[in-house]
Amino acid sequence: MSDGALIARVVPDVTGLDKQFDYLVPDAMRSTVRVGAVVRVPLGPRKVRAWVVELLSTSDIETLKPIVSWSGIGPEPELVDLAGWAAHRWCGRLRPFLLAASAPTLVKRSVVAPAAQVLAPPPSSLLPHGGVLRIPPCTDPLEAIGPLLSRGPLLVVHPDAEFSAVLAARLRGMGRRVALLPRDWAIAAGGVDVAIGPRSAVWGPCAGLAGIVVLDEHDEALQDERSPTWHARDVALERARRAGTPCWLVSPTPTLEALTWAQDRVAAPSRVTERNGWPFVEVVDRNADEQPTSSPVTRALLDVCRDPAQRVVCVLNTKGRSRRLVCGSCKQLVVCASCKAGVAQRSDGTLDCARCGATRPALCNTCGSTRLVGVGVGTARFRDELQAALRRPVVEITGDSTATAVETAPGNAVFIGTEAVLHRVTSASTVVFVEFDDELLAPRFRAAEEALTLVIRAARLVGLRASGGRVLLQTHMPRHEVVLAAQHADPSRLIAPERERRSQLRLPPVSALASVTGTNAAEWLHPTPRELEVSGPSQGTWLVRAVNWQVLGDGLALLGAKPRGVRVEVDPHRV
DNA sequence: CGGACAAGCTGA
DNA sequence: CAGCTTGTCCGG
Repeated sequence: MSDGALIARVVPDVTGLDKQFDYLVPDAMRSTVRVGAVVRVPLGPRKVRAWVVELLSTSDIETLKPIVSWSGIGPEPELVDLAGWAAHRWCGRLRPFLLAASAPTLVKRSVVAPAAQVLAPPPSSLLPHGGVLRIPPCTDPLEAIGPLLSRGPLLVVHPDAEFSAVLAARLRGMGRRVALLPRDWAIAAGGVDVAIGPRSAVWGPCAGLAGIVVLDEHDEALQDERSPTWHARDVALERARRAGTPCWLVSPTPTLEALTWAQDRVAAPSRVTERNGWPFVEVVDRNADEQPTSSPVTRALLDVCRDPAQRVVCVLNTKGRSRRLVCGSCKQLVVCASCKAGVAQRSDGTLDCARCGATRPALCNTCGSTRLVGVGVGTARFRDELQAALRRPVVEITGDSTATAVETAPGNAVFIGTEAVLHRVTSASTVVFVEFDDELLAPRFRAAEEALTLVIRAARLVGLRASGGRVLLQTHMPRHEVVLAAQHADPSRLIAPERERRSQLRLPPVSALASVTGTNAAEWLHPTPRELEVSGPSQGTWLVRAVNWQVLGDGLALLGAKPRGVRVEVDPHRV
């Protein structure tokens, strides 16, 4: 090897190939082949795209092939490092992260946007070192982040791509230099006031980064559902930490993860301001029914639907109805004694908790009666029942209904559907959660947060209480903290009980969790490093727990490369 | 991943 | 034993 040879370690852009290769950097490419650069390299019989992840002056192998060509600029070296951190954190490969951090099409050089004439807003003293910003659901997010713009280039992440585009256009209208990611990757790399985009934008370039904002931090769309299941919030926090810039997490109902990170750096509106930023939430206490199994078509529901001035949307989750048991004597809902999730009755009569796995005899929690009644109806029966009681049309919107199904429906129609209906219908004055208990009792450990997220989605559809926005929650558990939080427009009511629940069950953010599935899962997990605690399998899934993410990542790394039949989901959504 | 090559199966 | 499928390994 000649003295002074430059060697590039690269990650090929090839699915399923989790290896790095060394190549010689031809002298003519020394100025362009930098860490992060996109190059073409010979790999076996073919030539493939690859990212340079490291530059070395020596390599063990004497027979290196040279890089074929430089293709374009890629992520900054700091983002290549961040990709390495994320691959470790979510037990995944480097490629998906490098892909997210790269331009959608080849970029030869960054574009410098012309300076804009803007009046800088007064510097904000709001959470100068970052933190959690709680804002009511019907508040304009730009109002919240506007004051932060004076600090310099901001990277803004929103769970929804379409909404990001709307925010980008509005910021442009306010005279800001804006890059909408991933489309304007080259412009963001050149320097703008705001680089904004969906989940993947957290990997986007932002020259002179002065802060990161994550909007709607509670939204599960911020987490990739495919493996590696990275979460934009956590990437934002780590990126900001490494860059030494503040990070703000904005949400009407910040997650426990966000609050745990922020500690005392939480800004919440006054009680009055927060209340005014919510619709009116009415709780329909179904314990007042004569019969525990009586129809979900309640008096209150009919009253709303019979008011011709109301544009009504009914949400009914058809799934999970077997998990709802009501005591035949005292009419109380039967729930898991240890974790308060809904329970299902097995054929042998015992009660199973799908969330924490506890099993117990079929007895009412409250009065000890053995007479338990399963309740719940599907959308079809509900539709028929509601239609029979109403003079106006009842239109069911299903997962595969098209947008025209909503548009062509009669103007006075009552819409019903699963939670997807909240995305399909564009305007409503009242949203009714017909079986809100289905949400509260869902066998997922984030069920409570997710139930409140649904109310927030509904809140944004119906609007402020001052303009007539209304949400109806039909429940057997009117004292449940989610119900109370919604009713009082005070999501903070959820925090203490939720933290207590997570703590008791040792679920995130109290611990770090991963699920492992696949035919070779058991083999891969054995022998288990002492810092990992493995439980299961339950329905073919092993749960791996550690005290924190660092320890979990290190522990999983000790198990070595994942063989074919092993799938790891770090911070799994369903547990 | 995709090609190379080896080992196993089939039909005449 | 050619011709084809299936599996495993390797690439710098």
